[in-house]
Amino acid sequence: MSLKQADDHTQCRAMSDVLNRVGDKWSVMIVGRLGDQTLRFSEIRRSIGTISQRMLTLTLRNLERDGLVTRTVYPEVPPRVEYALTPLGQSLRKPINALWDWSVDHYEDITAARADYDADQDEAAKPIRRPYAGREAQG
Amino acid sequence: MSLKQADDHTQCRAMSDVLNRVGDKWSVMIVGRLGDQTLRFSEIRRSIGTISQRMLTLTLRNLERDGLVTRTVYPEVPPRVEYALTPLGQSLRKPINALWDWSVDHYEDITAARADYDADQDEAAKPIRRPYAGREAQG
DNA sequence: CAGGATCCAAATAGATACTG
DNA sequence: CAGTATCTATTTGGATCCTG
Repeated sequence: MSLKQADDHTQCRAMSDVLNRVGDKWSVMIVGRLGDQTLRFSEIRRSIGTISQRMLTLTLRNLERDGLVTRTVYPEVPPRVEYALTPLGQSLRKPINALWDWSVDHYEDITAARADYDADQDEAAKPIRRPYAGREAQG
Repeated sequence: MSLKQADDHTQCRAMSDVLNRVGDKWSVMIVGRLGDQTLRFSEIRRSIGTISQRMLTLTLRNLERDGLVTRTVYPEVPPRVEYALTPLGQSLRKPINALWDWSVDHYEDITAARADYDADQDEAAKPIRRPYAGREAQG
């Protein structure tokens, strides 16, 4: 049976499961970097710049486990390992790009909203400052 | 200047910032539950079922800060607080739904890939089992 | 009812050192 | 080069108790 006819609860499981992958810190970036090319471990690492080698390994393993990337080991010295998106990984690029576009289109709205919110918070957090300045000067 | 002409690095900041919100455990679920309705705190909580009141509060605060939901307090006893999506929050539903659809469409592929991967791992982790059974019986 | 405050457990991320 | 192993710091999530 297809999930499309499944109940809401089951669909939610699917969604949150996918979000666990897509929503982690590096997966989307790696999928974006791979695009339709094949890249080596160190190429991915350099193209991202700030990812630790441990996190890159973990993230690639998870993507591989979920069937989104292939990992090809060439038995050479020094070793060479190449990563590429599977067709399934490719198909994820479209909804990810939709989210990417939304981010770019609305990011300024978000930062503006945050600035407003934080300004209000700061205002509310201020010590009460009444227009009265005689008491302690006299005491 | 629009972010659309910004460099890749700046766009990445926007994207990962958005993913930090969208990718957390509850935000997408809340946005989905709100849809185009207005809901009270306890209604959201019940409709999700398993979220703790602390996480619901925190998530709603973050969504409010980012300008995605409005929070309306009615000065009554007992208190009533209503939440609804802003236009910005509404606009997020579309890319989120795209991702939702992808999840539903490909979730079985993912679970199958995981099963394969895990089976291979188990296989590799097994103690070596050669088709040879004479040595220790004779020694 | 809505949510603030606290404490605790678990997941996640980074730095570092080592290896085939 | 492409990892693995280990240790630690930070983040996150949940349980519980308390309040206007």
